Amino acid sequence: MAMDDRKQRIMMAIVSLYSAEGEPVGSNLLSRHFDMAVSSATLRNEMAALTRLGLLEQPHTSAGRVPTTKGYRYYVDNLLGDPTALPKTDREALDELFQKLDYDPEKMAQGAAKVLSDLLGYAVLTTTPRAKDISVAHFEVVQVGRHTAAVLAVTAAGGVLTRVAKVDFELEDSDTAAVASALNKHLRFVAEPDINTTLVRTLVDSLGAGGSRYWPLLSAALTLMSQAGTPNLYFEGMQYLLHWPELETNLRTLLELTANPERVEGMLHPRGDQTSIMFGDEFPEHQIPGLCIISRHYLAGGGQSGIIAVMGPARMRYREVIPKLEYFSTLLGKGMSGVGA
Amino acid sequence: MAMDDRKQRIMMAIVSLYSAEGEPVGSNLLSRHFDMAVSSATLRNEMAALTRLGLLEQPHTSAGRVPTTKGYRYYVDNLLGDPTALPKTDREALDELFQKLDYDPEKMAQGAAKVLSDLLGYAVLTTTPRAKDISVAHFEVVQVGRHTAAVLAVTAAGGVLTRVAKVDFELEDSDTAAVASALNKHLRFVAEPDINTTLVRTLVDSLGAGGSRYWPLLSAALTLMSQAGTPNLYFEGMQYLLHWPELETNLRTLLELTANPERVEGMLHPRGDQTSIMFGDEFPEHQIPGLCIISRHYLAGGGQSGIIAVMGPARMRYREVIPKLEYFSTLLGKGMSGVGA
DNA sequence: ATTAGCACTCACATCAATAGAGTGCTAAAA
DNA sequence: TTTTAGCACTCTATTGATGTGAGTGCTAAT
Repeated sequence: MAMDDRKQRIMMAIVSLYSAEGEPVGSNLLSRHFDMAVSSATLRNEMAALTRLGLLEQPHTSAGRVPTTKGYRYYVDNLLGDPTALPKTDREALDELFQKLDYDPEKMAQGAAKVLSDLLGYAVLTTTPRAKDISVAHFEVVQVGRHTAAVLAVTAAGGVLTRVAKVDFELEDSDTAAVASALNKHLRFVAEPDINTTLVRTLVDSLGAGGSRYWPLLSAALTLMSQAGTPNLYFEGMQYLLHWPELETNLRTLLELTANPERVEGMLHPRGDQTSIMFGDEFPEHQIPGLCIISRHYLAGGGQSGIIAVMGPARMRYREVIPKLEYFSTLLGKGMSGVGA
Repeated sequence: MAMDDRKQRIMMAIVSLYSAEGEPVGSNLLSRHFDMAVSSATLRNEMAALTRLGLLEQPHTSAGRVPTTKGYRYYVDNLLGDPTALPKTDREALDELFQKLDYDPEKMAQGAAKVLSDLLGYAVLTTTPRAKDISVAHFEVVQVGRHTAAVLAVTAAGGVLTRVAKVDFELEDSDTAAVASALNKHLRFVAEPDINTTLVRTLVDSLGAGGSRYWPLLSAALTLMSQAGTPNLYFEGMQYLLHWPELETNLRTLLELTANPERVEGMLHPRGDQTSIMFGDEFPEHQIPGLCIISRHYLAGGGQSGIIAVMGPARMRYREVIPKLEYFSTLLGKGMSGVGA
């Protein structure tokens, strides 16, 4: 039994109606609200066939049909078609929202998540662009207090990470200068996995006899390097997930995910330049039925890339969300490349 | 009708039982679970009196009693007594948790919120210490890309704020040095309200004829100054608020509060060195019945102070939360003073 | 291949009856 | 005067019976 043209049209109609109403779609509603040129009895037969195919299911015997995850999967893979180009007015609106964001990659990523989530009415997740191999392009050491100094790392993407450390003696300008120069000499453009005890020893030794006094500052620099290789994750607009009753049951799981953003990141695997659509029960762990995550990479120049993702119910406004997400991801990419250029 | 000793004991027992069980307390349960040396009939009379006083209420006629907000208010103001000193083991546990936090004030504040919320099982909110009058102690300008530079502001509390800005020409070392020195000359220790057009003009002019070329960097510095005067707010452990059914109704409001943290800050007015306890329907706006917010200032040296607050149900484990909150706030204060010292 | 018709299933709302928890009041006891 | 036993009363929550309606699958006619 194949998916002939009519079955496809019916499938689309059911997804669309269920998205709009949020209630199981029966054969009558379907034939009324949607001119199928066939009777409700025929629709019933077709719907029974789609149920046998595993694309639809019934909450209970006397209820209408609801798309299964497999049904949504079929819908987004085969029926959704290519995303339409965004109309000029929408592009301009997004451009304007984007203009207001900060230049700094961290703040830009967070601001983008907030802005996009408010625009779409779904939760949005972003990560800052990182590359595992090249991380810190430049170090700087700035005295903050008598015994404390901030170590700054400028990432290849143009972001600035800071960490404050405290030493046991009174700092002078020559100290910070020495540390900064040592850091830039030995750790600039060093990939994180290449850090080993030999390198660290060389670093400490290069500061002369009293080199170990500076250890807190050096250690801060090493921490920053690992931070520079680990993307930060921002999650905004969670309150929008409350709108949908089908997510309410798993709200707790969702909130706990927010608290451990690393886990969320592990669940997202968009490939290359593609927009990936995943459903909540397609994940090996943390199955959250009814959830849909649309994610993609944005390219931030210098081979670095970050993730931007929309989280909402499976019955999402795909036709609106996907083009906007894609356009926004190009904006983000451009914005961040511009900073590092 | 005054609050004699027995009424007070009954009030305490009811708050305690209701906290533990989460269900209205009846006269039988009360006399059984709590040796009152009086019969349930006497308790009924007393409970009726407490109801007339507005300290208790009944969800419905045939239910037990539940403390009203006024009742909780009376409890925390008159019956809770001074917080007991924290046992040594608890202090050490908190010390250890605190040790692991970052030195940077922003990260310390956020980490403290997370750690404390996981410890207590309630949501925790922190702000970074700020003072309106003195804000930025030192500026630094670091080149990030060919056309971009990061402006750093070291706050009086020892925090580091950064902002990246882009100019129209290729930057050289002399540029960043000139801008940094101008910023430090004119904006160091300037209070935010004292910034006016005259000051800004002086700043631009001090950079010579082409001073306006640097405007994006100067503007970034001004933005940082306002940022340095505005505390950042961190809100962690929201998932814990789901445990309590009485908050579930207002979950939406709560989540929206998180999205606009400024509002939350407006709701907190702890005075001086006191621990303030406020209930959800004591706020003029955003009434959230059943909510309790325990907040206090922590003093971070240099006259700067931040807020740390615990949010949970009105039936909170006050005797545990308050000492831990207070101890943690002294830790935070010390930790942040140490940085700036 | 399609469709009208129909018996069937099942969730949901309504209603009545019941049990149980807790109260307030009265009158007796301390 | 204060406390307490006793009791009628109120109201919620639960249970079970009943009816309604939406939606289905199947059969037979088109």
